[in-house]
Amino acid sequence: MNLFKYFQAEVLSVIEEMTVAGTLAPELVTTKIVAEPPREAAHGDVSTNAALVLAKAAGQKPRDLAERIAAQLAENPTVVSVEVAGPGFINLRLSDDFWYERLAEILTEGTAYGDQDLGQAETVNVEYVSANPTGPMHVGHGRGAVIGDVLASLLEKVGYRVTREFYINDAGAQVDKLAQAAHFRYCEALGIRIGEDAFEGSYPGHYLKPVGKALAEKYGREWVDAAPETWLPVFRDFAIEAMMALVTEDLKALGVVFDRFSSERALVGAGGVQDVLESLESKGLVYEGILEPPKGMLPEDWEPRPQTLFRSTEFGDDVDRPLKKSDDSWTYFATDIAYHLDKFRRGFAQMIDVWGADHGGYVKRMQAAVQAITDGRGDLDVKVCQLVNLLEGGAQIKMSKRAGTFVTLREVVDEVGKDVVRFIMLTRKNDAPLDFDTEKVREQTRDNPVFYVQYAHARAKSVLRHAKTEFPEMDLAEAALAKAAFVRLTSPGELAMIRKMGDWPRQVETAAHFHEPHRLAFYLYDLAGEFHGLWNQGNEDTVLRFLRPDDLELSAARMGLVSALAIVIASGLEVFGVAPVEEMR
RNA sequence: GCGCCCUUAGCUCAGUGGAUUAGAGCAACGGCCUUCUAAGCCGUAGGUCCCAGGUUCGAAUCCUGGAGGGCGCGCCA
Repeated sequence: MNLFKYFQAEVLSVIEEMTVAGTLAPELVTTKIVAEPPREAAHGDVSTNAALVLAKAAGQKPRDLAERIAAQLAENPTVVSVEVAGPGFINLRLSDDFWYERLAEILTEGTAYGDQDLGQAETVNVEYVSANPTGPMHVGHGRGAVIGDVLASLLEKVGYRVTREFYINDAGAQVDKLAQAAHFRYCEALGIRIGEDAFEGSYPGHYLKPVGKALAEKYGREWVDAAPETWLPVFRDFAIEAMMALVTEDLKALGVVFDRFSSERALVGAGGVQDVLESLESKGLVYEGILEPPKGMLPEDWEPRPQTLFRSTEFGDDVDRPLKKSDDSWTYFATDIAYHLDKFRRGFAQMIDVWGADHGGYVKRMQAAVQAITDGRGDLDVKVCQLVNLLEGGAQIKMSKRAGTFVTLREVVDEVGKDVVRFIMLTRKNDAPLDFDTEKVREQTRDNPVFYVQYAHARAKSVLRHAKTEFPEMDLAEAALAKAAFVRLTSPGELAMIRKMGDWPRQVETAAHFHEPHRLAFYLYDLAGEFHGLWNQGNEDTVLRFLRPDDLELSAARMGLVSALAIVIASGLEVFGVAPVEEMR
């Protein structure tokens, strides 16, 4: 249960009762009333701002109103004390029994603890990575991949039906350049000398060499002297397929898999863009016009020219946006509108796109387009990911494609492991730059959050293994531990950790609501710290050790606590797609 | 020039649909190993929440203006 949501409901029902009884003005706005953990633990377990929110409209002094609400809340059997503090906060303290029940709840539910039904089986489409299929993934792609994948898992945890989708940008000029580069490598494989200069403005990476070789084996010299327009489609399709195989393999190594791949080329071929243009035209949102050049940075070859424009300014964008290039082909924007309409028609009113930082300026127009094509029924949230700075021992790794010092995602994953990459990618807000130090993530110190959280889980498992030898008669099954004598858990540290674990469902809800999985990384780090602290209290005072050879009942209760800790961490890591470890090596 | 994002302790960062005394780690300083793993733990010190106004009973959080940094700005995706 999300206990804060429960108490919010309790507060609202008290207010409802007071309204019915005529002791509170009717029709007050209660939407801003919250129940949350107070910043200071000394203030209690649950705090509500109800009196502060209502006071003015109710025509009462905040503290007076707080006293009246507090008196009602005190009736709740789980509430042991209520006090009005500060300007009119109501602070509740809950009974130890309530917290012991949370422990039993965790042990009973296992890693499903924290699951909720906010989504009520509504569908959500999460689109991420969506790169040009022109080469290997870099570390920045990895960040978007992890954020998208984990966001999808998080939404599933709170009851949404999620589709993980990859949009293949296989139309346009970039894949033609890819085909050109593949043709060079093909000629090269046939013994024709190609200078590296030939790849200028194209794809010089060596990863196309096997593609050229495969093409040479398949076609022999058939396409060497043929006109480009004859071999281009053949080489393009072949290279795209090879690159997508590369990309999906890189992503699989990172533990990222998709439910669906959508091809831009297929969408255009099926007339999807023409459809969406007609749809926008019928709404009067398309016109031929001339855009002003951007002020302060006139492109060199700027010349005013009439274009087919979408009235995105009607939906909050800054200028109207072109749908066609001068050669009459679609802009990327036009096909992307068609793609989002396709998603909407497939049943996704809620869409989330994960983009790189360089697409930040594109958000408004896409949201405008989604409003237009769905008549306001669709919703698009865009998570823009800032850059990843790859470091080694504090020094920036200089990367250059030309110099061949480019570090790929796959290299990093192979070097430090997918679990480490996944976790690190979640240790910053998506819109803040992220430092990824390949040396630091292998350190086994508190400085390294991956280690620190994993170590807490391993430590818990270690204690449970010791319990098995220390108390052969103890039933360590979670169902059995759920019935342990938790009343024996009385130290402040133990109770603090139970409270922290009790906050997990709320953390999950908040992270899901704001589409911010990084919040869970910080929570897990905090919880791990709480546990490491508790562990060490046993070093200073043997009475506080988890295992007390002379006290089976107390030891069993503490095994329940330790087991619950392992469950909550595992529950979080499960969302992250990171395997919890049994021991550190 | 315009748009979006960012600015919180010496450093790296949490926290912002307003609310009780602004948090964590690192670094600094002082403690803790015959032990369930000291790969760690405890404590001390450290802040004009970029600046200036405004809204409010109350602002790191909302609004306006400004400063500094990042990304982007018709026919790349």
